[in-house]
Amino acid sequence: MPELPDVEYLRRYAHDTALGREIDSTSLRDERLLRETSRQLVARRLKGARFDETARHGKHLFLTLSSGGALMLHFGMTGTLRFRPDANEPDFSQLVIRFTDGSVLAYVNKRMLGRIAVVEHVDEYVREHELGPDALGMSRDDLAEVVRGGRGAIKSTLMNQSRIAGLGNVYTDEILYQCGIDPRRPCADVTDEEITTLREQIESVCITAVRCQANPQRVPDSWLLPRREEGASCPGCEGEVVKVTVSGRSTYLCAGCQQ
DNA sequence: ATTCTTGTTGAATG
DNA sequence: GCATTCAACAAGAA
Repeated sequence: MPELPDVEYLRRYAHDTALGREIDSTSLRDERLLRETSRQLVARRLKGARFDETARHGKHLFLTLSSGGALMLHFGMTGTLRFRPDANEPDFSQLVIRFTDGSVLAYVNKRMLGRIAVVEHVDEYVREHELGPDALGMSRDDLAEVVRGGRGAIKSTLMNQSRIAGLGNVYTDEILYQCGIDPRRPCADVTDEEITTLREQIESVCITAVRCQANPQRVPDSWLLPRREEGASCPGCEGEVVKVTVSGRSTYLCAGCQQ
């Protein structure tokens, strides 16, 4: 689930809970989550440091270290963070960060799809991993460049992290639903007016979702998000939600509302 | 038991 | 050479 709104929520969560505490020790359950960092480096770089800032780019979260560099967390499909004032470690904790005051921040992930790394510079990481501009805060011209540069379906282009970072399967469907655009339409068919609407809805959907704590149950009634199943009633008309496949991903839409 | 899945990657394809 | 699509990945849920 962790797309831009989820990760932004986790960023604020980490900001409000974990900043300023001295790190006593860490334990990493499974090295498969590491790519460019060794187990030893994680332990060595975190011990004795404090997290002093948080940053997010797309679906990547960065907790910057007072000693330099940052801890990068990517949540895959099932990852999340849990802060515990006591030392209780949640199930499926893949990385446990113990602070000297007895509290704990845990990176929890049931599956092994996810990434943990220690990075030297956030912008360097973003460049090396070819992440496009963050979906929040793009100008209309930036977005027009993305859409005009896309060859396939509009949904595929919006989900391409190297063009625009942060949108995943669920929120891309929501944004296109709010725009009245069929996700299967080729980028070339998207009009200038629709690009303007698209930019507004990317902002609006993401900001609203963060405000709802990225919780599907708190989202506005006018959203498709809680009705991602075949035959569900469309919140905007009398029609039914249908499921199709767009570049291999399950896609939900209302054919009546989306042209 | 089998199929499905919210993300990314590298190979295959156009 | 480039952009796009697909299978693979992991493992729980339906």
